[in-house]
Amino acid sequence: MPQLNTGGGDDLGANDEMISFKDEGEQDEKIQENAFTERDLADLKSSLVNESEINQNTNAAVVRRGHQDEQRVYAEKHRELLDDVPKHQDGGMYKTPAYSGYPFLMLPDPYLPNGPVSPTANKVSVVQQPHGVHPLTSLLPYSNEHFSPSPPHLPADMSQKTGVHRHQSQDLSTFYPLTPGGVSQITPSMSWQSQSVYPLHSCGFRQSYTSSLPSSSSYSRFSHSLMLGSSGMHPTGIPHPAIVPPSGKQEHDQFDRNIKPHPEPKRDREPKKPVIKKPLNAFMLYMKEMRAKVIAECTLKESAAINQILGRRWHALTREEQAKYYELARKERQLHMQLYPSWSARDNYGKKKRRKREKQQDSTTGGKRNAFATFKEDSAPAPILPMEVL
DNA sequence: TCGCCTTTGAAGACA
DNA sequence: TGTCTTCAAAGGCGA
Repeated sequence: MPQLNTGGGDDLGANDEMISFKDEGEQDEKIQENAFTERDLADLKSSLVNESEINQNTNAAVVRRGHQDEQRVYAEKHRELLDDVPKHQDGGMYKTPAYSGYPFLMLPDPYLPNGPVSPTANKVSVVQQPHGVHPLTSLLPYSNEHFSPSPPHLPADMSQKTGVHRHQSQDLSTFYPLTPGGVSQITPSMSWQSQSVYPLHSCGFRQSYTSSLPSSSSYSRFSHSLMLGSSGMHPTGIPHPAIVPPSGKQEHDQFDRNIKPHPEPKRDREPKKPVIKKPLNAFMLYMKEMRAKVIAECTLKESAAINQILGRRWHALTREEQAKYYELARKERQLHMQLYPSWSARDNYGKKKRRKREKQQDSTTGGKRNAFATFKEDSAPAPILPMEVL
């Protein structure tokens, strides 16, 4: 598991993100990626025998056309902001043109050596974006149309909020002293494999993307009700996507409802105590971003199968690509901690029905279901491990 | 209507 | 300290 060792003892940046990998050169990674590509092509050829190529291409084309206009509008509106977006140089799926239609509203990064380090700077990161965009989603190539407009109304001083502070959030600038050198240590495990319960074909590996295909799946975390409704309002008055109705499944936002209108659920009428969800980790952020692409490419809808594909792609990412999501996840946690200082992951324990223990034991040989166990089982090279920072 | 599936990572619980 | 468990997203599917 990627861990970050800040040496400072704080939790947020204490044990995540920083990864130690095999000392693989970029050249090796490129070769590996080329191998994936070649295998993709081979798999794709074979898979096309069984799958409806026409449907796949047609569906993808239809979806792309459906979002072209929207993306073009945002491209014009926020083109100047793109300069601040971290650009990937591998020429893969993260080429900037692929997300040219998305707004990037870079926030001051308190972690960067030259970034703002004052508490004020930290507060900036939680300010609601003009279009109701989650402050952190602005760092991701999420489509702005995912989110409903919402006036910025965050308190100027987050530290004044009530609640028990889990950590010294006032000095978050000291968290995650991630450096470019540290990021460079992050590398994917190229030999990651897993047996797929779901049939996986070429979609299981990375491919080049020429367009971003936002879908409703990307919006749910920022549901309309959360952005505008009182049920999704933090006691401080801060709307945050982590606050969701306790009904379980998150509701689609306004944008999504415009696509697939449906009547208001009955449960909306009954005000219930909102549930603060866990902040998304790096892989979850990656899934939210890439799910639509996988769905469009593979014409899959089952999340279980999609997640398998995304898991394989995740391991195929370069260290820089993964580092981007680790960074975003770190900021997600930081923001979450600032917004809900008294929240604990324990609060949501028991929200979901616990799986039967015997079932988990059957699914995993060692009983531990995580990346580290997977790596060990597969005799893979060094897994993602804590990386010393500075 | 609810839980399962499936993935990785973070965090809490426990021995 | 190490191991294990739970939850986070997502949508189809079965009970």
